[in-house]
Amino acid sequence: MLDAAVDAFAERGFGGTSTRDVAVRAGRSPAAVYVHYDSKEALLYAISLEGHMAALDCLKLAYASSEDPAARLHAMVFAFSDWHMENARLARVVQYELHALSKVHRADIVSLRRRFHRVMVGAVRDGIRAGQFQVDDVNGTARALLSLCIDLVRWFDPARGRNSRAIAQLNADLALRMVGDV
Amino acid sequence: MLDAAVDAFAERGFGGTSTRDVAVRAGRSPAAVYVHYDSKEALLYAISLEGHMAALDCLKLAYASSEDPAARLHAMVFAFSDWHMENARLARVVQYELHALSKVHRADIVSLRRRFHRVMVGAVRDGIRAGQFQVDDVNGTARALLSLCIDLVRWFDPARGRNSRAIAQLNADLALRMVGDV
DNA sequence: GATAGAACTAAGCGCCCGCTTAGGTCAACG
DNA sequence: CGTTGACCTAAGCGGGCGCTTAGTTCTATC
Repeated sequence: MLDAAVDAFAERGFGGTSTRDVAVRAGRSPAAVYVHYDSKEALLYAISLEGHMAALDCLKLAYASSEDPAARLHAMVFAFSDWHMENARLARVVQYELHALSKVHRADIVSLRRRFHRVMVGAVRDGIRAGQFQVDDVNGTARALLSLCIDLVRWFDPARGRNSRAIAQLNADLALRMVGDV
Repeated sequence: MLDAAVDAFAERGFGGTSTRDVAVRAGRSPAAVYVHYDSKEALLYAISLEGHMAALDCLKLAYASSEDPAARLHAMVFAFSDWHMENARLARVVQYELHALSKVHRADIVSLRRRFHRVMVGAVRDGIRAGQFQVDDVNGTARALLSLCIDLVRWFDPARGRNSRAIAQLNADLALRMVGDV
């Protein structure tokens, strides 16, 4: 059911998807959606929450993968880029359908999203402290690094068979340049 | 009418907007939409076409603003970033609602979008030829430079009063680092 | 003042929307 | 074997959807 909804929301957007679409994709009757979720919006929230947790785990894992600031940042941008391509449909829902959540649910998710930023800011500061990075605007640079990864969901299509490893590698290399790695 | 539709589509997405929403925002009756446009999708196409032309003009103008490759790239990323913030609602429709267009209309727009990429690739090649930039993957780097600007529409909110000049300036500075400007 | 044409609306058609209700099916358990 | 409870569906309610039609209002031109 969740999988079916992810596919539908990613393809047509939340507003453009009917609960009947989701049910058909899941091979169930229209009413089956409401056995598991109180509303269409609750279904989106469940997807968004799961997706954000998975993406955050991915980023934190990469942060912990190395002690060297440059290797660490490289790993983070590589992993986060890769995640957005390997989970393209889920990632698209996560990144594009925030506005469709209720106020309460959106506030929950937004507070989760601040953690992405904080982790990335931490990685940049590590490099500055070690004298390896040269960055004036830490917050802005962290935002730009995340942008580089997140924007992949706008155009990357797994079906087109592009080399996702090469793209993630390029993004990671560019990231090191962006922080003035020496 | 176009303005009203831009606002509505940017706020709720194409699928989540009804033609009645648009009409109310324009201060007209629901039928008035169909006096000017054949269908809801035709309305989106008109917006998308106008938006893409404006954005492309902005990028080309910046390209022509200087002969020096570094100054040129800096101007392009600054202008393109600035455009996405100054025209945040239009830009959001331009970047996020491609999938809602009919096949024929989408093909039109996609061919327009390839020009963005070509202009950016040209700017990067200029710098390589002049010995100022050090870039391995020209296409990938051009894509990343555009990503940096385009992803602004995902989170930038004019109402929040952030300093759009400073953000555009940062993006432009980061762009020069990304191409290994020496 | 008469006329043409563009801009607009009131009303509504047929369809699909989110969601509810009442009831059916079936494995697990005493 | 009877009961429970989780899972599911057929049917449908009230309402909003994209879009059409028939007719009105306004403005420019002679």
